[in-house]
Amino acid sequence: MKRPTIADIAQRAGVSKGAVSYALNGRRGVSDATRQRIVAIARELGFNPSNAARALSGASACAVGMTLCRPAEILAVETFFMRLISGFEAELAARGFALTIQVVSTPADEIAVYRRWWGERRVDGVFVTDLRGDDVRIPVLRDLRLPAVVIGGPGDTGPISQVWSDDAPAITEVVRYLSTLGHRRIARVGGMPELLHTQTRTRAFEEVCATVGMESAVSVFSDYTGEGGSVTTRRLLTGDDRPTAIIYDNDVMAVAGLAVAQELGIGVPADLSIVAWDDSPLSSLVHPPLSALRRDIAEYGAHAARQLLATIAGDNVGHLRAGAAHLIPRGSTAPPPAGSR
Amino acid sequence: MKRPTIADIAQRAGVSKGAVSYALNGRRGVSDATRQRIVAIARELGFNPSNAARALSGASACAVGMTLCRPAEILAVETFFMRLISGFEAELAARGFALTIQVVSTPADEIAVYRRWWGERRVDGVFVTDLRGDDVRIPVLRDLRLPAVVIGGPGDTGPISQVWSDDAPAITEVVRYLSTLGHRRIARVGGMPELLHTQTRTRAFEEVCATVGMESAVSVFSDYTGEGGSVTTRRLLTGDDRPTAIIYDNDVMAVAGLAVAQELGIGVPADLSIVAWDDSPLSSLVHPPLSALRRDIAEYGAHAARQLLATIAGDNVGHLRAGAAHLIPRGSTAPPPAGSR
DNA sequence: CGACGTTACTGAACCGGGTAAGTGGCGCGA
DNA sequence: TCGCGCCACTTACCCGGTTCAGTAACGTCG
Repeated sequence: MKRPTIADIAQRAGVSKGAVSYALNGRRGVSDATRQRIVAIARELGFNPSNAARALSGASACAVGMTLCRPAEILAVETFFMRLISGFEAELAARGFALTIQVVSTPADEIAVYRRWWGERRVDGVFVTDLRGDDVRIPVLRDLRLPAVVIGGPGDTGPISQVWSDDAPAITEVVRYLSTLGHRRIARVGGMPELLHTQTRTRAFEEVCATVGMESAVSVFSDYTGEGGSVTTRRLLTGDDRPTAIIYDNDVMAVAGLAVAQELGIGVPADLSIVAWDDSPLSSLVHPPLSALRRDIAEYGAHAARQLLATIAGDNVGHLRAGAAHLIPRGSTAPPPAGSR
Repeated sequence: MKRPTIADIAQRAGVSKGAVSYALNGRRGVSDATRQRIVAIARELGFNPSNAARALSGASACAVGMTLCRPAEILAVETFFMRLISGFEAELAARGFALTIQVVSTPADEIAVYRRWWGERRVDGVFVTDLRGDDVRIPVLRDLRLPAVVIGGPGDTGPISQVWSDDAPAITEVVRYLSTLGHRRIARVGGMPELLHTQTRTRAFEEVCATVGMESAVSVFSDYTGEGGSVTTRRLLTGDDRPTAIIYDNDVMAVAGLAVAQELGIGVPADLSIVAWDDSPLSSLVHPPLSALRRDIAEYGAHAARQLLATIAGDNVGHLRAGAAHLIPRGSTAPPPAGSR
């Protein structure tokens, strides 16, 4: 089956290539009768304009890219990215944009991918995740003038648009909730400390814990993996001055923490309360179901896609603050055991 | 920053465009000295050939596609696809191929996406998952002559290559294992019954259960979601003639099943044994850790990527049978309670 | 010494769209 | 009736690579 080209249509319709191009792109310069005839022939032949040819003459590749900078085993369980991608899709598909993804292992590789994509004109723009302090990717994207949207923040991204949700109110809500239940010694298992949103959460956690007068409030850092969550939790639960509640920065570590508690014979929620950041089906699947911070990640992705498409179109879009996460209390949180109050 | 083109290099080197093309593609027709000069200039300018221009004159778009035909909430927890993608990447990246993905909701949409991609020359080939009996996508791909590799099988895909692992030995291994432990009444919670691999598993399950003389062995079907797994498990555990072991077709349903058992006060593994198909970090995260069927999905993806690249290169590749899954026994399987033997 | 082959290039066509500039023909107003 | 403007096209060139058909220079061998 030969791919129909604009020339095939022109020949069939008895007009020139240019007329076909005008007709199919809804531009003036062809009569309605001719336009309809051309459109009908195009449909009959199942014509789709070659993306390559279009990208070559026009500007747009009609594609955007995202790199995934996580080891494979974390991508396997981290549901965040898949949900983000689901969120992108509706927006992108509606405008005929494709999503190109590439797994990389370091920020340096990520930069190399951006450079290559830009050189190859493979994408019109990129989504950037996992913003770090003083992020080396930002100046590169700016120099390349590659449209980009940073998912996460707030941080210094210069002219590059950010889509972010403020994590501070969410963690404040959780700590106040635990405090009201009577907890006085709580801990938090965070993600990689170099990530900006980890730092935001840590700062907010410390502030609110001081405000409500927690006896002890420690943040320890792990790597978002189940294994990391297990090790860290085991250390917290077997150490002196065991906390009565733990907040985890993702659902995988929270589930791992729950399993460790059960293994150690520590009852959840009787002896230990657990809160997971980023509610996912996983959180409500385990027993007891985990109290979790929910935000609409797909919606977050949809926002980001709209921002990126607008940036590509040349609009000067600002930052966008998406809805904050809020607590969904389930069976993993309760007042601390009597002796601990 | 202007993208350097082959003409820029030609001008700098004082040669023609053609010479640059020959030099950079390692073809005869330029002296070694000239070639080295051209390559040096290209590197200095940070040259990447425009993918669009290349796709337009040559044939290859240097991209392959995959559609994801699952609702967003399942994609969020189904780790299979992310691990498959991780497996693709090493192979694709090494050859400079990009992966384009699109979320669709029906097989009809999926076909439309294939047609569009083909028409737009956006991809050189596609990965096809979730093979069904008498699959409508197969004839379309054949008519379009769009290179494809089916991930899964075995089924009738005509000339289209399949990468598959035989599920029959795996389920046989599990049933024999449970039988040896003393189980006589087992159940299986399958995935969507229209999927070919679900049918394969069902047939093999029935056969081996008959062979080892199970008293009762029922397959019920669900939808891979946690919710589906919960509902189905609750029905199995509260009905007459409760099974002493359940095999789940994915990890999400297995974890959901475990939570239902715990909620009902049915001890795992004391009163109920659970086996999950597709081991994932999730399986070992919960308590007790789940006995699971492991296969190397990333490796599976790598195989598929190699097959697809070979198909695109014009090689006539046959089907490829990847390694079968095998059982990793963990804490969720044990002999049935005494009264049930 | 001249025919021939090889090497190292050049020039131009080509892929398939987009688009600026040009061209008839027609209607309309002065 | 002439001139102007507009409509509905056509022509031609552009994008940035690839590739094929030349071609000049050089070596080789009978």
